[in-house]
Amino acid sequence: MRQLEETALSAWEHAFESNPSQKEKFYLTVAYPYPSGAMHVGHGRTYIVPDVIARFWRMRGREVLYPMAFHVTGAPVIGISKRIARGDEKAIHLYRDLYKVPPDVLAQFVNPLTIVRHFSEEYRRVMTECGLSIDWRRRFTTVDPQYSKFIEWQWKHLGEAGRVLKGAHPVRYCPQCENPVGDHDLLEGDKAEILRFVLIMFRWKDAFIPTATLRAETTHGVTNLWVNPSTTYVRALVDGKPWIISRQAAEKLSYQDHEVRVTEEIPGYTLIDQEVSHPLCGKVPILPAGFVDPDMGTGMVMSVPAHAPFDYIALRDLQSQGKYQRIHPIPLIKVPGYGELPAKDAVERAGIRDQTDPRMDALTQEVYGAEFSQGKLLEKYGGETVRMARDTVAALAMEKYDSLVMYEFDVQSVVCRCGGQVVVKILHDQWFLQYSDPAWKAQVAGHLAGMNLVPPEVRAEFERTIDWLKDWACTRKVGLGTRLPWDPAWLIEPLSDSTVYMAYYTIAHHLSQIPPEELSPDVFDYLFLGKETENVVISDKLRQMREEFLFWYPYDFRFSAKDLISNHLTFQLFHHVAIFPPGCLPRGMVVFGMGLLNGAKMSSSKGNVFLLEDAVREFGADTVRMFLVGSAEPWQDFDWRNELVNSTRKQIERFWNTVQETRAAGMSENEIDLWLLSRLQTHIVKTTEALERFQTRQALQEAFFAVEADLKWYKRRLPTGSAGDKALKDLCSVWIRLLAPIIPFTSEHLWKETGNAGLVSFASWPEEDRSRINPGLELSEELLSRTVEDVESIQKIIQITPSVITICVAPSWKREIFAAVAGAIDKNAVIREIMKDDAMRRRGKEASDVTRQCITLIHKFPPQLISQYLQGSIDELMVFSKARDFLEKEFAVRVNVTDAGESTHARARSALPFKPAIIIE
RNA sequence: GCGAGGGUAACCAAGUGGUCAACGGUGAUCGACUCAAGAUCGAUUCGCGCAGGCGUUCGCGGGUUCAAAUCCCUCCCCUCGCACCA
Repeated sequence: MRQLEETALSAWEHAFESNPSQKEKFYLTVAYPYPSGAMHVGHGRTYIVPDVIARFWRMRGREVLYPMAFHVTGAPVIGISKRIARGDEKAIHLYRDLYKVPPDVLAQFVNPLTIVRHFSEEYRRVMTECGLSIDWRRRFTTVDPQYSKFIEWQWKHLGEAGRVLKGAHPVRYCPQCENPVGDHDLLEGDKAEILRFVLIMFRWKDAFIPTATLRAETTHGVTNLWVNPSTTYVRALVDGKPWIISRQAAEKLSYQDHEVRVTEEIPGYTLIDQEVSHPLCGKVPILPAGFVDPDMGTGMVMSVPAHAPFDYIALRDLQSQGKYQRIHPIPLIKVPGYGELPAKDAVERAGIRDQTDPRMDALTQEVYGAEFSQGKLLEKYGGETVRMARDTVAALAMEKYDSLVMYEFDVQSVVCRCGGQVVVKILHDQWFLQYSDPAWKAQVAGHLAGMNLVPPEVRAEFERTIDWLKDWACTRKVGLGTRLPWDPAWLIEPLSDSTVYMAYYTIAHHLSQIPPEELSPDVFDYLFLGKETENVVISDKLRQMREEFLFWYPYDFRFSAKDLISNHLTFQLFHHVAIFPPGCLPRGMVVFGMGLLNGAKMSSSKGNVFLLEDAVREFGADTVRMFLVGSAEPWQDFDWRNELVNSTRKQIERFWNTVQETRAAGMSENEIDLWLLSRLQTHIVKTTEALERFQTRQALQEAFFAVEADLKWYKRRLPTGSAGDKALKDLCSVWIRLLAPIIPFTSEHLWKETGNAGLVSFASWPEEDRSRINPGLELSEELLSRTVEDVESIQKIIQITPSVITICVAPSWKREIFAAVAGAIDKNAVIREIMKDDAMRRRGKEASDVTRQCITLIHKFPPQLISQYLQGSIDELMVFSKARDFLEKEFAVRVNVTDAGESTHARARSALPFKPAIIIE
């Protein structure tokens, strides 16, 4: 097998380098990999499915371009190399034991570039081993200087078009690493969201006591503040003004654009019973509460007992001890289903005893949810819906009452991989791609409407993503990448530098030969947009590149896994419409499902992976390919299980053996040969249609299993001792080609072995030969096989050793009824119609019984079969008579064939069209 | 929570009103071949049945229809995404 693979690989070495030609083009691309680790079988499918499609269209005579490159920009490898450098057990285990990186290479991984170089080489090697028909001349990495020039050109356009804006932005930030942190950098709190709180500024003496709230509109109903008496608060000068807040809050605020200077400590208990004031609620006292967390918000809480269950119950607890009797909840929101004091209702309905009840969180959600979705402020507070009042009051407070915004996580603890506590930091001078721009969105949506999406169900998700996208922070301080042309302190973020590179592929092999300093934006303007300026001398070389770009672009299909819909796949549409003219916009996308390994999600970090290279070594490239494209359609999730893969290998072996056996086939052509070839035409059509629709699994069902099933029947029908005839040889030529896109190694070998010149990879795709389709013959065989099945099932039940089997075909009058029933629209009225006929009426009950039986029968048959039966006027008696030898061989008993009308046996009466009576005795 | 997709026999999976007890594949069981194992071939694989049939199934429950896995409603469960990250 290795031998066979190597022979094919050397024959293919430069075969798939494609250049513009007279042929129609087909350009497909896949999201390029980020080579930070070894390829597993999930990656394998991502690249093998497009390869099957590429090979298919190549055989259909298209000039196919399937390029590949490597995405090495971004931060992950930097973290990886740091972890390896510091001797992190987990990282070293992953790379040394799972990815099998040799020790000397691993030692060099302290340099991040070495990691991506190592794995991109490995990717290329393994991809080649899998038989991917990639044009490797076009390969590049995203840190190549020429590519950086391309990115600079792209961003120059985005910048000039006003798509890139500067702004401030809250991010998760690790003070220890001095860096923003993404989900994968977190030890704890990986789903933490940043919430935008409004600080309500209460006055206390000369200072502010700010409370953080998501519900600014409830300020009207504040009856008191809560302070934790056992916490030590601080007095701090925040932007020059004195605030009383928790120590943690002071620290947090310092990351959020505030200058904070702590001046003294204030024990919480000293604040109790102090009086504070706010214009919206007047003077209120400070009360003690143990539930106040100094690490949440400012460490100070405003209390709205009418609408917040926590506040209500905390107040009730205090009052039950006889304290603060003068405080009463102040209602301000009206909600259907609740009384004046929703918090009170909810607490009492749930029978809550005190504030330690575990149901309090759910209760809070319930009340907040109801108020947000259905609540309205009382008339004296403006009468607005809560949904709107929230923003109105917040705006008012910020404008007039000194309120500010404070960002905070929605979970308690967020911890960086380095162990540091993560905070919210406001980043300044951050650049944003303005995906929120409605005009830009509309442009993308408009283009999407005309795109070919596979499977069609993903359209809704794309539409929603376009709608939902907000501005995207597109620059970074850390990582590999290209610098922003007009602000070189920033690097272009790695998703943003991978949006129009499909255009780069079309001329990548030329670009790599040009010194990067010559690749000015003006040059790219000419190459990609056809814009000529005096700054560029249009050489023949440039002219040729321009033509090559125009030949290939736009791409026909982009392939990627479905988790990229909400970013990459949609981003690249935004960038295309922003930069390229209508004639160069993407035509289609194919979205993949995810991969499972033995039923569990594949994940490198959890060690649940099967390396692609190991799979190829163990099972052979063709087996891996056939399994990956055949076990599910591309957009469905697939599950890699060794036992199933093993049986795939056996299937390929069976194919191989069958082709070998045909060498013994004769040259004559019998009816069953004609049948086999007739059937084959349908399989050709169905395989072709399936591949046109990217249904690799369906294609395999037709091209492999359906053909195999025919062969089974064919061999059964051959006379004893026959090894088959000419049809087998014709079939093999077609069969090898139908399977070539899926199992190219085996096919390449067999193609040569069966005496064909040239590579099967470039052989012409089989086309259906209508003249070979013989519906009458197919119908006869169908009748025969159905009857054989019936005989077998009867034999199984009755368990006697028969001495003779008689097949009685239905008499002509029953066929008339059958035809009448089949032609009738109203199957219930047909019985009356039939009985109008004198000859039928004379048959009496038998005729009406037969009619009823025909109705049932017709419902059971495929409609196609019925229409063919009606047109073909098949001679059943003849079919069975001709097949008598076969039937006698099958059942090893004498077989009689007769017209049921001529039999006196009681069972003969049950004969129906296409369902002869069978008498076994 | 929100958005998108999905739940079919031991497993994977086809099937969107009568072709459906439900294609195909896998696994399992039996049989043939073999000294044996493997491979290969044949049969069976919801229940019942000594005549090709009948009964009950397609996440749960309800409804529409002569007829529902397929259409409608309630609920339950799974997968993906929810952003600065590949």
